[in-house]
Amino acid sequence: MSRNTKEDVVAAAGRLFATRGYEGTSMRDLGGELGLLGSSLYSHVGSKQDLLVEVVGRGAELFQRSIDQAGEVDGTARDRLRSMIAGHLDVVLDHRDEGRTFLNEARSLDSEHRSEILSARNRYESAFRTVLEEGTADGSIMMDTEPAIGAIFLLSILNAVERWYRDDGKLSRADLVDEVLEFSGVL
Amino acid sequence: MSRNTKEDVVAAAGRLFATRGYEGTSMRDLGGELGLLGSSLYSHVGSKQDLLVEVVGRGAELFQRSIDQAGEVDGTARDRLRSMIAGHLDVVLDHRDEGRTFLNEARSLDSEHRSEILSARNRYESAFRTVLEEGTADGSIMMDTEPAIGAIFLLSILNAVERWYRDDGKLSRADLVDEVLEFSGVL
DNA sequence: CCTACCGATCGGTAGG
DNA sequence: CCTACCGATCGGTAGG
Repeated sequence: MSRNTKEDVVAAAGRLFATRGYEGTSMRDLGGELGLLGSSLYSHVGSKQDLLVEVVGRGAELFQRSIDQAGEVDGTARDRLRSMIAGHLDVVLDHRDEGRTFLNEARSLDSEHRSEILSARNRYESAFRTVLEEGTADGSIMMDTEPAIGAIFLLSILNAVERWYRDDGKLSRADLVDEVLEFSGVL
Repeated sequence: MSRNTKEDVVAAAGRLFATRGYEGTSMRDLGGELGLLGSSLYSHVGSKQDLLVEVVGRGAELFQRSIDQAGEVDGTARDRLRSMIAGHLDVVLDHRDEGRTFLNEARSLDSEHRSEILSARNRYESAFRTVLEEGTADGSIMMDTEPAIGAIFLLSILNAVERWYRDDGKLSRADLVDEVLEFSGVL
């Protein structure tokens, strides 16, 4: 049993924030998770709010990186959309704690960070909207729904995946991507 | 300024639970919302948890009633699906507080009520799955996604509607129902 | 519905 | 990372 690092603290915070919520997690809970007292956490972090900022920020960064990578995919808009969907699923399934905290606990952020996160979410959504527009233009995507609504519907599906999908089930992630594309009329 | 009724208390609780979360709402907050002290609430309600049970229970009842009504619609499975979607949107948009609390705050329920609510949600989802199966059988619904996944995708979209849809926008509710049906390949 | 509380718990600090 | 705290706030009760 060596000492905990700040990494350990942030990871445990993500776990608790994701499962019990920010308000439902006390610093003593978090300390208990790491085998130390609540007050000992303050040698790693300035405040509980700082921890939330850190966890949500990591979520934001993961989504951002995912979409940046998808943007570099060459091919049709449909290829990029597929890559965006696969990337989103990977973030949400491989980084459940940060993803869930990013998606669900933003309301507990101070107003400054909260509006940053809302902007990040808007930019992310607009990237989906844009790729749907491009797909309509280059003929690679035939969606009967307009891009603004289609982007919202897609993200609604993708954000909820974490709640029901299990990697050890019958459906592989690659198949899940296809199911999403097929459902939304792209495939 | 007459006295508050229990109705007022439950309604205000729904408002606060939906916006700040159960853990983020104190009995003093709730009292303040009604112009009285936190301790005064205990003449209307036994505990804070009772209030959550009440609000979530109302959400459950609204969804249940909606799906029961849709089940009585005669016509094809597609007609019933349309009615289920429209009903869901009405619940989620006309009773935002109860709907959001039902969907988001179940984790704060004691385990007994929580498992009741999870069962109710499963039954609700299976009603969607069933209508998709019937629609495939009677030929009124052509969905390329299998019913189990289609039901999840549909509900993911419908549950998220409350987060972005405004009644005073360009899109009417009836059009929204069509958009959902079209997106999912039913129309 | 208020007054006047209760013990428990909260986020956080000082000092080591 | 612990000891030993701090003031504030929590859900809730007794009695009117």
